[in-house]
Amino acid sequence: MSEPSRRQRNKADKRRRITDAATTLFKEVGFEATTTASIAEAAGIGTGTLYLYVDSKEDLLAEVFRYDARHAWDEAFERIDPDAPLLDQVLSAYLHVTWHHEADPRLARCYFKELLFVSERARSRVDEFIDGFFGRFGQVMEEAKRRHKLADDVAVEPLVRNLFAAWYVLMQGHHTRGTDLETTECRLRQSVATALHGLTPATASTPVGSAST
Amino acid sequence: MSEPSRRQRNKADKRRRITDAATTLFKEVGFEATTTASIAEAAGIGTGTLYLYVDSKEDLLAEVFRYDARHAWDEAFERIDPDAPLLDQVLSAYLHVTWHHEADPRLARCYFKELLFVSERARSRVDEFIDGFFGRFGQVMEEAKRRHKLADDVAVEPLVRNLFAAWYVLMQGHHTRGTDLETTECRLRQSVATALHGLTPATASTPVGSAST
Amino acid sequence: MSEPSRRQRNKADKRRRITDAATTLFKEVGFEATTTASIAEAAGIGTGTLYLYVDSKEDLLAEVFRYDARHAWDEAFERIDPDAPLLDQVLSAYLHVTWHHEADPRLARCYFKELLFVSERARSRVDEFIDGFFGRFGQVMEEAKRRHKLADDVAVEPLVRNLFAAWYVLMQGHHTRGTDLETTECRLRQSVATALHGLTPATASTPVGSAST
Amino acid sequence: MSEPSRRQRNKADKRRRITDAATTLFKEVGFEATTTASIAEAAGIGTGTLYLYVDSKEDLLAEVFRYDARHAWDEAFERIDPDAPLLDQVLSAYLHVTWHHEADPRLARCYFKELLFVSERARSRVDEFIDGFFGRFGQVMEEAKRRHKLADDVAVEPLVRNLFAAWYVLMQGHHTRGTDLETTECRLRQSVATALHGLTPATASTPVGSAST
DNA sequence: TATGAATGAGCATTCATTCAT
DNA sequence: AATGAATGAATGCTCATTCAT
Repeated sequence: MSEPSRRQRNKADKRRRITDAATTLFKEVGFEATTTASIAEAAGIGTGTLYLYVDSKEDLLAEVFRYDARHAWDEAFERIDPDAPLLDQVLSAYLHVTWHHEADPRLARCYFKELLFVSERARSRVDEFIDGFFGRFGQVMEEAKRRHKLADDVAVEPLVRNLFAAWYVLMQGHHTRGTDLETTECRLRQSVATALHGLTPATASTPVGSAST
Repeated sequence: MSEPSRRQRNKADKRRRITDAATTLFKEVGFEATTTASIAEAAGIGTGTLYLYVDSKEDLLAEVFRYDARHAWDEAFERIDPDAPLLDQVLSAYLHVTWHHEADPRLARCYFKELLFVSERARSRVDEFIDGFFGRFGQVMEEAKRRHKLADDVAVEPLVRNLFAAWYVLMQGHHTRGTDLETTECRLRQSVATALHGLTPATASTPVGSAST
Repeated sequence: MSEPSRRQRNKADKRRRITDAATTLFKEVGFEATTTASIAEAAGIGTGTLYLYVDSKEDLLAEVFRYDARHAWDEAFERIDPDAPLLDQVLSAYLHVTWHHEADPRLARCYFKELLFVSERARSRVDEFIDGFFGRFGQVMEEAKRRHKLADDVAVEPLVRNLFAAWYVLMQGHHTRGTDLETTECRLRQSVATALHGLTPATASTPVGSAST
Repeated sequence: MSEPSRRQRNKADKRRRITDAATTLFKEVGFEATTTASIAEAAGIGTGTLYLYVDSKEDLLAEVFRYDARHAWDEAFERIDPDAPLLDQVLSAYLHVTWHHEADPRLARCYFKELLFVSERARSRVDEFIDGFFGRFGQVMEEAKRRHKLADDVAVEPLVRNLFAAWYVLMQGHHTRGTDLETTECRLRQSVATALHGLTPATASTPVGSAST
């Protein structure tokens, strides 16, 4: 009797199938153009059933973002060379994620446009994710202190926030205002270098401002 | 011939009346709830006439923002103590504008929500404004170098961008995610201090967290 | 150049065409099943244009009702034999309208189901209509007094209201609960006879209770 | 074996708990805003279980109405002074129920809005109730005849229906169109007086408009 | 310049009800 | 008896913008 088992599998997978369907559709036709009905259909469930698993369409975007971003950032942190200068470590991570989003600019644009304004519940999940991300970056910083690549008296948390803010605003400009990738990357390097300038005893393996605007 | 002159005055005022009407309505009922028809009515013109003066409703928001922000930033720069440490100068300016937006959080939220996605033309005006603002802040930095309050080898442009990004992301959190003002201010002080840490020769003349208006 | 003239004619007729379209569609597919879009299409206008002329779909029903009912009641009053006993006059009118609604029970059901709960504005129009109707019936009563077919000391207004209430509740039962027409008519005769019993000096041309339940 | 007994008690109470929960919720948040799920939860049962006891949400309203109305009418009939003039008797009863519904106008509005359109089964219960009510009023009339307060040749049934219709339409106007209570009561007195005018041998023992509770 | 009538796309979401367990 | 996960139908209305006058 494969029927019941299939149903159970269906149920077990439902969340996943919804997220998968949403991811695909958001990528293919964009967030706004995707109807909740089409997501439900693609996930093989009823339109109402969708709302047993998510609060709203925006919720779903947050969910999709979390999977997507978690993946990208996991990779980014894995690829950090533990012995490299802090500047390179930071740049490498941010550039990795920058390039990751480059693969689907439309989706990235949605993140920047919609994610700030989703429902409480969805937002808290995103915030949670960002907190985790801040924590991981904080560890990199602490490790850098241990390696004497970062001055001991530097406040890690604000530094992490500043780096993120610099990257975030650049990404926003890139994905919503069309700043080209080259300029964006260049500014990112400058920003990171400047943010770390004077905080890293053995200065910058990469010369500050070597790329021009 | 008083008729024509009155007409001309009307015409001359029209732009202003439109912007005023929009500002009032945006403040009172919010951006989304304000209809272009109501703006036109409040400005004493026909619904179609509005579009002889503005490109779109979002344009109008950009216009309103420019007036509003220009005013706030002018004040902010005027109030900068030319002899104060750089940290205090920067903080004083950002805090001033932060508090300015506090007077109308709903409108501020609109800025953060809509302004990134307005039409090309409107965006360029906003960008223009921000560029001007960056320039002014750059001057403050250069002056600080002259005063030996900022290391000579610091890249001014990225520094200005970093500071702005830090403030911007905090504002975004405050106005879209409801981070409370106290936390926001606290983080702003930390961010600015960290961003300037190691760049100001005679370090931290003012202890972090005690900057005054 | 027939184009402009056609447009003008279109504009002049617009209200009428909307009401006509709505009437037809309400009759054919029922009130609920009729979409505003289909009404607009049938009227040859855009969906939004509809709302330049009516407040809501329910409004439209009220409008349709007014045309419909006015017609029916005009006929009913015209057909009243000025020399007949009051009982016969009243019965004749109510029966006429009863039969009129019989031609489109579905629409009649809508009236009874929706009309009580439409928007303020629409309701006031219906109320206005009913007031006019009460007034006309009042005249019939006053005339009856003059003809000595109704006792002088009878309060006309309450009598009119009572007769209407009796008819209305019977109609409601007929159209919403499926009471059959025969029973409904029979009860109407009894009700009217009873309501007038004792008020009409030269008693009832039609014997009270001659029809059985 | 206290378990089974408790269960039985639970079961015995279930209907009651459902009706109670529904009554409370209908009163608190209104009929439409009340979800069947919330009723089930308030009654301490599963969402599906509800449908083991009722046919539909509207059914439930009919049930609630029956409890509510039965109570009100029982009181109304109890309070009828057996020796009072018929006019006073009738008025006293209708006024009592009018005031009863005044305690919860929202619920009353639901009755008038929804009750006519409930399912066959529920409707028949309501009809049954109304029939019983008609019967009781019929007895009052017959008794009045015996007391010589009502002419012998009056058809009781139509009279009862007329009085009910007059009251019902007034209630409908009060609860759905917002006719104020004062006007409503005034018209009720006039309507009843007029309906009984000429049917009560010793006419108008109580002047119209001065009937007491 | 000014008008304002006309346009029309566009879809999330609820919730009463069912039925497999 | 009891459950509660699943269903899916079903549409009015707004309002920024245009363009014929």
